[in-house]
Amino acid sequence: MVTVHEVARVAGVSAATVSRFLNGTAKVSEEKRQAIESVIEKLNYKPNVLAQNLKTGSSRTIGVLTQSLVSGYFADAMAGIDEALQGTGYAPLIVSGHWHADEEAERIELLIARRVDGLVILSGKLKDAQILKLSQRVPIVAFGRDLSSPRAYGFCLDNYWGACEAVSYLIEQGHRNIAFITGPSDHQDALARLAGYRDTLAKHGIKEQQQLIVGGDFQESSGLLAVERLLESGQRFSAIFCANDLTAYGARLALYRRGIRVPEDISVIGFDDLHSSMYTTPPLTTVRQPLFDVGKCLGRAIVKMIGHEMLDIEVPQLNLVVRESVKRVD
Amino acid sequence: MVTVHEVARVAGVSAATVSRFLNGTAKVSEEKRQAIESVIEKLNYKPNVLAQNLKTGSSRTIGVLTQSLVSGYFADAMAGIDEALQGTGYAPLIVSGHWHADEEAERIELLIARRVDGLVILSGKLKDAQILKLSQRVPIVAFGRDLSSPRAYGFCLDNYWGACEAVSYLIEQGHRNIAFITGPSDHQDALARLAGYRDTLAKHGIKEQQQLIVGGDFQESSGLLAVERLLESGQRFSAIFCANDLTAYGARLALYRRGIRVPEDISVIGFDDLHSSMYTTPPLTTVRQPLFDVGKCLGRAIVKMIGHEMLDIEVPQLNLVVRESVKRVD
DNA sequence: TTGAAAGCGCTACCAA
DNA sequence: TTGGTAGCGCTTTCAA
Repeated sequence: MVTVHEVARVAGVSAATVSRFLNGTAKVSEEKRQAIESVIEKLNYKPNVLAQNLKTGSSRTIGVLTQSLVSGYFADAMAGIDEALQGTGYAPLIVSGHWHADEEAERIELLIARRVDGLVILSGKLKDAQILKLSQRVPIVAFGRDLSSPRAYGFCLDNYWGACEAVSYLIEQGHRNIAFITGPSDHQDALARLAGYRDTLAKHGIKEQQQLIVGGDFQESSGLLAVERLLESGQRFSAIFCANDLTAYGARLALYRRGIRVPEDISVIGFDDLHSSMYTTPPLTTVRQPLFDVGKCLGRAIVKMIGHEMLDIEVPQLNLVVRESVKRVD
Repeated sequence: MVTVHEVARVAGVSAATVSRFLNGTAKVSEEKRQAIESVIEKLNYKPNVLAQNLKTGSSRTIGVLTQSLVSGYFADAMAGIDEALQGTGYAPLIVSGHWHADEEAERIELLIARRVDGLVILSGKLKDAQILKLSQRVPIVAFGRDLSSPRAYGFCLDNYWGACEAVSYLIEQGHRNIAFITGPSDHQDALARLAGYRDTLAKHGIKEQQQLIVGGDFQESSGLLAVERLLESGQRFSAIFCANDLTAYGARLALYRRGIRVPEDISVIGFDDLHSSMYTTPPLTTVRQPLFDVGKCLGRAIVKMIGHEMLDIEVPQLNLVVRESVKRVD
């Protein structure tokens, strides 16, 4: 492996000058610049990032803590982060916490041991206090929590609002008996969606029916189970609001198995707008979470925070995307 | 940040001894061991990985080149790699080439500049020759190509065989007019699946109908379009073999739009077995690609290759998973 | 078993 | 504008 010194020697300059040329730290005379350039070319010299790291104390790496490597939801956000980091000289180091506080903490230690310059945290179970504490060691940008200290910034999407939109839409379409399949009860977003469901019902003077709210865990299987229970309970309902799209997929399958048509017999609405929701049968009406934009936002923010620049975040907004899984009833 | 020297000073030993203790490089007396341990504990000392890297010339990082950060297909493989790397001291550095040879080459340079100890390449458009060349600089394990030099190992799944299975199954179920929606024509796997389709038809004495083979690109939209063309062509067919699951989703939606039932009117079979294929309506019969296992295999292989150990790879096998999108006809 | 010392390849300071 | 030099924090000889 060729080093600065070798380049310097061949080009007849000092290593310091080569370094200066490389980093644009100071002016280098035209003559030497050319000499250096051609030697770098000839020797195919590539600076050793590891040595740069050691010297500068920075790894030019951003740690990204996700909760799942296989979830389309998080994948979108990661793609956004990746895009935002492109061309900044920072590379993302991705680890997964699997929705488990201990594992998250452990992975973050691993990230810090690798001297990441910043951390992006995607949801998870860590307490805000823990994150604040961590932020003393490394600047943090988080999604799914409200934080705004100088070294820890975080934002949420307005899940409550999104749920209100979904339920209002159902009501506008004439639905009165609306079932809700919840997400995990220890999940902030899931709770907000439930609250939105309840409040919107109340706002429209619709009495909430306890039996129409059934537990789920954001996975397809729970949607399937929930609908089966709903159906067996004998409750009447014309629409189901699913806490997320995955749940809606499961719900839809349960309905299909019983020969119940969507949306003719029962309407279904989801939350998230995963890619595949455009191609379900029927295409799913759902509340879109602009995760890719969220990722871009996070990526940009962490770079700015590292550079001690002002964070001018524009938090992306949710919006209802109407497709074909909801029917108007009277 | 506390350093070895500080630990050494407080513990009353030399830095070298601390290092030896940390790495188990040599015997350290019980007495000093305890002293060092307690000081490390007290000072909360964490070795600076960057410095270790510089010294040892290794970054304890594995570069992973994927083609898409949002594809469920690649995500599974990445999760497998992640699992295999767990506890080995190696962390994956993931970059995406977006199915573009130039971008792949560029990202790989970035990975090498960061001194990754090994490279895992997931498909892509790079030529085998390029990969072989690259492998002089860094050991490589690749998926989707057959390579077996000491520093570059690669394997494929038997897509041809998988396609034969799918088509044989359709034929067993009584189908004779089987349409095929292809993948991109410059994609190795897509070609193998097409060949499997053709050969299996031939093997059963079924004449291939040119009009039943329609172009696609592995995306949902192409499946949708393809079915529309198929339908408009007026050709008779009772089953569609889609080059991958995404295509099948699109095809299924096109059928749905026309009020054509699956599988009662037309059977559909896919390839890949993405997670969501279990929850489509009806659940999709498809050829399973065990991508998670592939990822585990790759992760283990690259670590072994770096350690100059024997690679004892057991290449995972495809298999047909029968669900509900194919009906028996007579 | 231990310590001293010499770097790994780079950047940044200081002096010229 | 340039070169010499001193480290960054660690590991690894070499001697003791």
